[in-house]
Amino acid sequence: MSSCDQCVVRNRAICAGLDSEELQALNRISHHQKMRAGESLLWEGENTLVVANVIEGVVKLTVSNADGREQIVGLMFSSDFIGRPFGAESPFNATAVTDAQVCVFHRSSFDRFAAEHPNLQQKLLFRTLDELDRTRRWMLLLGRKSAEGKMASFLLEMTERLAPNGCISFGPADKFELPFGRQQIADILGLTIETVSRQLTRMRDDGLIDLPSRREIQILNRNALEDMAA
Amino acid sequence: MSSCDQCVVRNRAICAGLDSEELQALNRISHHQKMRAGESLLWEGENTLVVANVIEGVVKLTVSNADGREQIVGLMFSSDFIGRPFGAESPFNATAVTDAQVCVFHRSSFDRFAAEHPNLQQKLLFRTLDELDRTRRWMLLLGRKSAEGKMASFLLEMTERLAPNGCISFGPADKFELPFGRQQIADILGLTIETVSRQLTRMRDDGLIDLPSRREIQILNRNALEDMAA
DNA sequence: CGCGTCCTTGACACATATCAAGCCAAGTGG
DNA sequence: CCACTTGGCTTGATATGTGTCAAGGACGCG
Repeated sequence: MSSCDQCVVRNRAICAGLDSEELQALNRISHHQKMRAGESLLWEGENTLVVANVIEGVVKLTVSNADGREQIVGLMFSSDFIGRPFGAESPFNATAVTDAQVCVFHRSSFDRFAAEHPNLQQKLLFRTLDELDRTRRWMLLLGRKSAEGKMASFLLEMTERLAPNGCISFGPADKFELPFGRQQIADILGLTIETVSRQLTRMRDDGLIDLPSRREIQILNRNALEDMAA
Repeated sequence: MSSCDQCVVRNRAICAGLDSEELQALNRISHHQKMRAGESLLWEGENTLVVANVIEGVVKLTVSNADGREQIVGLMFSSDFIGRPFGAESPFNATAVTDAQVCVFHRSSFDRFAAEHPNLQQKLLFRTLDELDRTRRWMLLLGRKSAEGKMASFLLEMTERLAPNGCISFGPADKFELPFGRQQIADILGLTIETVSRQLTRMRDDGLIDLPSRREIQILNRNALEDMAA
């Protein structure tokens, strides 16, 4: 049984700033859960039974077309909040991209708890507003950028979100390991796997990046990438 | 000087459900304002000085690329809430698409008021969650649908959001007047104006819709459109 | 070593952008 | 009342970026 006191995301997740009494109450309705890469926590259109904090690993939120094509609509990292409180039907799938660990709450209990704790509700509001901002910036990318611009934007965003050990404070890292395969990058950018592959190799040939292995990226010319991202 | 009591969106906007004391306090920090089509209320990257409720008309939220291409990231109708509370920098432009009337709050006053009224904050949270859902569904459209699918989805969404007199309860209307020109439809769907025009004329030639005038749309075969929207 | 999975590369097709003209409706001024 | 202008829309010809289909290569794992 895990206690919130020892939780590694204690000071960054929505739990931050709650007093110890509130924290105990939250602790009672939560439990930690491991997820293997590929496992899902929520399904599009199904009843949302749980909400959760990501403790470790990466979780993707996706929606699908009738013909099975998938679009990733959100990426959740350590300390991010997953799920749709105050609404029965989940608008997306939530699936682990890497092995992951999450802190799960029954939704109805969580909703009740949140309704009674304005403090927590405010944190939830701030997070939702931030997520909405990020999502809208992504719309510009999907609607108006070329494949090249999409790739460049993606790489730059990853340098920020994947700083070593999930710690933001070190600033962007020029070398990092992607938690995604090529197909998932394609699903994030609204491209095909082939286009993603071609863009990456072209960037390598042009000396903008290096690809030490399938999953590793090294930024060699950040300025040029920023120009491409436009 | 307008009073909240007589406001037409009184029961649908975030003000709904506030007690009369709260309403009076809100009334003191708000004022109604007319906007001509094309006028802006917020500018991307600038300080957010105000937030607002839309009373009448349509307001678009946009972000722009370095090269000036524009993407519409949100459409706000009667009773919708505009602006970014709790954050200094506006992530988008807010511009009237039609002549419009809005109920404006100074942001700092509004933030303070909201922080002290969990009731209002909860309404804000619900709205933000709904808007995030809508935005994510739009990402699927931008990333994974063809021009044809985008147009069909757009028309269907408009039949819902533009029911006569802004009243949702009558259900979708098969005939409606668009508040947008062709270029703005293109900016919503991530297409060019020519592609929008061609898709519309093709739908007309195929008997799916009628175009009595530039701004009017009549749905003739809703099922076929739903299939195209996939 | 062999198998499977993921990735890369190539040839080609096709949807959509781009460039360019012309059309239509509404407004303006003679 | 009729030319003339104007702005938004449509239509056509062509270019191009990205998707599609197909094959081959690299890496990891039993």
